[in-house]
Amino acid sequence: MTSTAVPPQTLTRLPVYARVLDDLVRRGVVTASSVELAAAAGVESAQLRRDLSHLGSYGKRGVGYDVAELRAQLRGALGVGRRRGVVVVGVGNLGRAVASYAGLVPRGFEVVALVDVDPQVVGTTVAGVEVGDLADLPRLVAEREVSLAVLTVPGAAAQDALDAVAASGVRSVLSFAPRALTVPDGVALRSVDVAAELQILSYYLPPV
Amino acid sequence: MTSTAVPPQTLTRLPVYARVLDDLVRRGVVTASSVELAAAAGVESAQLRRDLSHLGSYGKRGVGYDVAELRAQLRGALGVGRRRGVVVVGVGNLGRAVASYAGLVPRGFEVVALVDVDPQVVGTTVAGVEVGDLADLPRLVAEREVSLAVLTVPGAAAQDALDAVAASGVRSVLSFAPRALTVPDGVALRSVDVAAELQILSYYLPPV
DNA sequence: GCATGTGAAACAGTTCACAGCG
DNA sequence: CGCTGTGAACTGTTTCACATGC
Repeated sequence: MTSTAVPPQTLTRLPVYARVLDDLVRRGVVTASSVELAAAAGVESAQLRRDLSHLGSYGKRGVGYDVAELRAQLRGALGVGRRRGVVVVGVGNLGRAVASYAGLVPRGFEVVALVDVDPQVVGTTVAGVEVGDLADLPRLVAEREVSLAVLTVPGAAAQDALDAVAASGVRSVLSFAPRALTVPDGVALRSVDVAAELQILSYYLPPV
Repeated sequence: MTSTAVPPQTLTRLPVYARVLDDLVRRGVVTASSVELAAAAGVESAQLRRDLSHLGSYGKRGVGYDVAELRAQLRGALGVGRRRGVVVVGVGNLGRAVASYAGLVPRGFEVVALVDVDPQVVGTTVAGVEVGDLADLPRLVAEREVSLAVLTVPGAAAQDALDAVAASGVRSVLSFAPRALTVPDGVALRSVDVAAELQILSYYLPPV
């Protein structure tokens, strides 16, 4: 299949494959079969082949995949290589941790703006970036070419924060707030809820 | 249906429903229909009814669900109410943020132990808890009745950390490390990868 | 009368297994 | 000959639509 839309569940696995290929490149591996790639990624080989087929990707029959070429295709699909400006909204403990997270830079993400509403926090510098006021978001987004937002605000502030980033032109948002959010038109939202993850794990723990 | 195993995808929505019911209780609402609950949770009403049916949950036909009763059932399934001790493995920025995260306590999670390998960090106090050495994990887990672990270690250390927490008796683990991990027998693992989430969002951004 | 709970239908995702190509 | 790419079978999930019972 050629590159029509990638199914959602496949999409969540592409970054995993990309990471595996980064490793292989680092180790000088030139070619890898679907069985080898799948083992490193923790999935079935048939699933990996099916996933890659959605990208219109080409391996060589009898040989496997060219590591460098496949890596390039995945990076292309995920927009790695293009610089992606990120704004962190909400500079509490979690916001600081995200702003300081070293794992973003190698994947092309750069935290170029931080905003908060607390006057005690606005004006301070975190991870080399001065914290701006939430009201300045539209200007910061435009000036610094922000394309993604990370919401690390309290739950009660999350909907307003989402509306604000959407209004300022950001179309991709990752929220850490424990809230169901109404998503403005044209915005892609993903949510991570740490307490919810722990509750899901709790389900498997012995009761009482 | 009565309480057989809850399907995985249903399970991920139960904490959302639990949150919605918390809100309704706070606002003094006594009864709610599947349409109302589903709207607040951001899902379809049929899906919510199907999900709840897996719990063997009982609403009243023609009326809806008793908010307090349904909340109690969900809390029971997710183990809320039972105190859950959590150990945070890796006391960097993210580990500190998790340890200080106020959203855990209302859901019954208590960070009772922190461990790291860095001698500069071991012995310091974070969020009111003294940081222990990774080598002390088995003792800390036993003494403080830890049932869940959160891994906030660098990717390269994640597999060792997972093996260590599993060996110390923890059976439920939430990892923030950007790595595919081999899961020891009997352990439930969930993973959150912030950079991967941003990459998934990047897929939807305009290219080049 | 009205909203639940659930068969049945529709849809989506995964795995099997092999034809076909390098 | 070995491995990809993919039809076909299968498994799981969501949605429909309505009989049932409060």
